[in-house]
Amino acid sequence: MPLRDGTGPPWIHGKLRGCGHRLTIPRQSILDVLSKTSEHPSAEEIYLEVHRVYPSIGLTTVYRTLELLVQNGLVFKFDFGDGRARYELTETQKSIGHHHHLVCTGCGRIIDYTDFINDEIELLTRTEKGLSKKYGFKITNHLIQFYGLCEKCQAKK
Amino acid sequence: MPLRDGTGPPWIHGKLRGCGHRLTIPRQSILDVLSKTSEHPSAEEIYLEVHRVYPSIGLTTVYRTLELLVQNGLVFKFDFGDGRARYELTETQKSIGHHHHLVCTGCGRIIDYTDFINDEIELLTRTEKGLSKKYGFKITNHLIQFYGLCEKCQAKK
DNA sequence: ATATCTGCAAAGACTTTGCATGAGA
DNA sequence: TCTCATGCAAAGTCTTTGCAGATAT
Repeated sequence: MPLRDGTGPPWIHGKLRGCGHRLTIPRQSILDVLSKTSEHPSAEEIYLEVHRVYPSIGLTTVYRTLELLVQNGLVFKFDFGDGRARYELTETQKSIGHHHHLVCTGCGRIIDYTDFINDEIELLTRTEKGLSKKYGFKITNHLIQFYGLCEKCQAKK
Repeated sequence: MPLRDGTGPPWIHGKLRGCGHRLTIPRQSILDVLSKTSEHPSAEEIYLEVHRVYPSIGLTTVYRTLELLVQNGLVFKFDFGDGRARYELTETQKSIGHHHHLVCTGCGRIIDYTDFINDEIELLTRTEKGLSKKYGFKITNHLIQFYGLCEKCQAKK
């Protein structure tokens, strides 16, 4: 099987290899899909995309790879309330840095926003520090999501 | 079947009735369980608890009731990453008002914290306003969670 | 009285596991 | 070479649905 044309995310390679994991075609391919989308694909959506290029790659491998990537901090796993997990690279070329999600509870549309992020970061940093001290937690991550109805869904009602 | 001894959450009744829903024993019983716990029980945990008092109440009804309560804003539904939904009354006698969650990714322990809430609320209000204006969303809810390792799980490593 | 609610059983949806084969370093 | 990774099929878990009988108002 030929390697893809080098458009994948090279910064990943070392990260995986460094943890003693092999860099296989399925893994590269899955990372490739993730690095090229601005959506928040589910395991099955990733599978379908990967499958178009390498039909031999199975859904199981996608699940296993995503789990691996999450464990190694390369990918975030989200729950937007539609019954399936959704995934996103932790580092994206496009939106370098932090963003949070705005979820429409009507149609499931998800908007990444980076507005107000600076204020949020500032507060989060402070809160993390405080929580660490008070509860003895070593905080590794946080999640902020807003829920509501997008314009279209408001109109429908 | 006798009604429970009046220790349930009477403030709920009107809310449900007002929306045209009947106030049945299973519903009261489920609300009762929710109002008496400070945990974040899953559907099955609620079922087990309810089942001890009314063995005839089934798991299906618990799911259906929880869905109803979530739809009517009486209950929040959370995902803490352990593969099952967890539920919490929106109004609790004990912790009146807002709180967020601190989740241990090692053992799944969840801590409700109310520290720093004032700052958070202030920021959230501002952010909600801004997001509404920019994206046309009618924001109804938000979610903030911190993830990390609790002291015990840090020690294990 | 009657529209709503419930319980059971079965199905559905997403995800994980077992095991033999195949592939990276 | 030899451990790690993969694919398939099957199983596992949580949740939803269909339908006949029961219940609240």
